[in-house]
Amino acid sequence: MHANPAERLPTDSSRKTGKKANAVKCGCCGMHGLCQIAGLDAPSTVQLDQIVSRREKVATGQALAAAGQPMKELIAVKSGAFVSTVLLANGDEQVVDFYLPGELIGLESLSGRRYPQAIVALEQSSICRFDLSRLHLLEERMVELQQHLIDALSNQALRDQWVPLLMGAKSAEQRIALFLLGLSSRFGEHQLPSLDFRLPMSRLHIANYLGLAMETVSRILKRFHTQGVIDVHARKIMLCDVDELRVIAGLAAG
Amino acid sequence: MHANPAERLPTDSSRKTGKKANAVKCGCCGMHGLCQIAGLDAPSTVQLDQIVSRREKVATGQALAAAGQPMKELIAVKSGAFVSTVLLANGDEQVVDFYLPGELIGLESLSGRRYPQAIVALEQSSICRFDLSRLHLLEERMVELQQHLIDALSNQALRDQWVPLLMGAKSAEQRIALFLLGLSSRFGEHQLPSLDFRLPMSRLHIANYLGLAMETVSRILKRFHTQGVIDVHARKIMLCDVDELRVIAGLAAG
DNA sequence: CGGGCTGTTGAATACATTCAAGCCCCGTGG
DNA sequence: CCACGGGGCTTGAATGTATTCAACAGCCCG
Repeated sequence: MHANPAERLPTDSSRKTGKKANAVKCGCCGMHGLCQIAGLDAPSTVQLDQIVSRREKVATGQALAAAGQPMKELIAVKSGAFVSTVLLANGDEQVVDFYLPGELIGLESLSGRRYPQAIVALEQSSICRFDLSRLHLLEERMVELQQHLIDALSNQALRDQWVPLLMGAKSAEQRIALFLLGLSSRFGEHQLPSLDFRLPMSRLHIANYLGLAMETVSRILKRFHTQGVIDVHARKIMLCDVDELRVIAGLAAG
Repeated sequence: MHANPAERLPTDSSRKTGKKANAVKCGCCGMHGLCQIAGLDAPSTVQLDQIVSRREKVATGQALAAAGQPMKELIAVKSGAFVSTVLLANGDEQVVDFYLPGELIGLESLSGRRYPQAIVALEQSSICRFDLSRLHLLEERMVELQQHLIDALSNQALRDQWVPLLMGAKSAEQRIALFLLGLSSRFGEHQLPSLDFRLPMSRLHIANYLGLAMETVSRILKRFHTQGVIDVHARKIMLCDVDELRVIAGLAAG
């Protein structure tokens, strides 16, 4: 095949970090379609680098965007993970979403307005940026480009339909089971190991996201472990009995 | 201005039903942009009715789509309301989303795949259908059409960011406050009364959606009422003290 | 007027939270 | 190399909140 432009010059970081776990190939990245158009099919007068950035390194805790700032670029997570939060009245932060490798950040800002949320790297990560303000350089392929954006947005809408399920869960067990299955499914969508992975986020993040106490998350993970449903050591998780997990989650077989 | 094609021939239903509360004008409808292109700017060879259906009446309890069926049309709610649910393993249904006047149904199915959910009218409603399979008839305006779709999807993604906030809420009070504010905001977005409206859904629907017991919803609504924050009689709701509601919800002032 | 559905109210129970203490892992510095 | 310290995580008992179960009230519609 052919390499994505953003892949041609791998950053030194790939050598430095001994374990480059959970990095998606370009072919599995949510931005792949857009990159193909920008990289392969664009008129030769267009410099690729004008539109798609190289794979960039982002340090743990570093923010991608300050809260509320308009974002004029689409960001693809290549490795690592991000969390987005909003600030509540009491000063606490509410976790709103997680972004895993292969997923896109900034889709909801295509309409112009932007929700005031901060997006921060949960671990050493790398990203590619797609400059939306220079989309006009590709206007000859605009219909295809838009179709890719529509697909990406639509896919995200589909993925977001897990969330109301989570909200409707009446027990903490059900919530956590659903959360784990959701993570697994999202990893799998981008060809990453879906049964044996590392949680990119802390128990506190999970608890905050799910509306539970951190202690509850801890207790229930342990309960699942002793029941043999999962195998958990610190942030390493293995889903041993997905079917049982689905039962706990209240999902129909599938 | 000019009337949307779907508005030119109001259905008899508009006369029959004495109270046609909560009907959105076409100008306030999420499908307005698409209709404009289809209705006004399309080449004269295109029959409008080939793409946009007239305002259709839907009876309470009637399903728009069976669960899991692919939907090849976009539906705009003109009046009334809909609920979408998924079937859980134990046979219960989980409420996933509500659709209010002016909002679009089916955006997430643009990517082809479709989540197995049933969409049912909560009350006497009316809708317009936009036939996506005939989009090619408008190919001359494809870029604009797609831009409208992108905007609609993006707006929905923005709106869906309320949901994780709801999920993160730790008390039932906070959840219900957020739920009411969310409803209010969504009514307001389409120029419907946002402080004094009728709940389209039952307490059971609300409870199911929020992951609470129906009794809890009932109790807390009453609590808000006696506190003077809201005024509730059956399904009629008036938000008396939005600021206080925002405080209860834990939202920053805004 | 009766029946069924939706919503309310009251006590007992179950569940998650809270608070507090302690553990474990890992990086830092002596 | 080991001691120290801090953050993330676990564990335990007491509290509080939401659920459950059951009975009843209100209302719409036939």
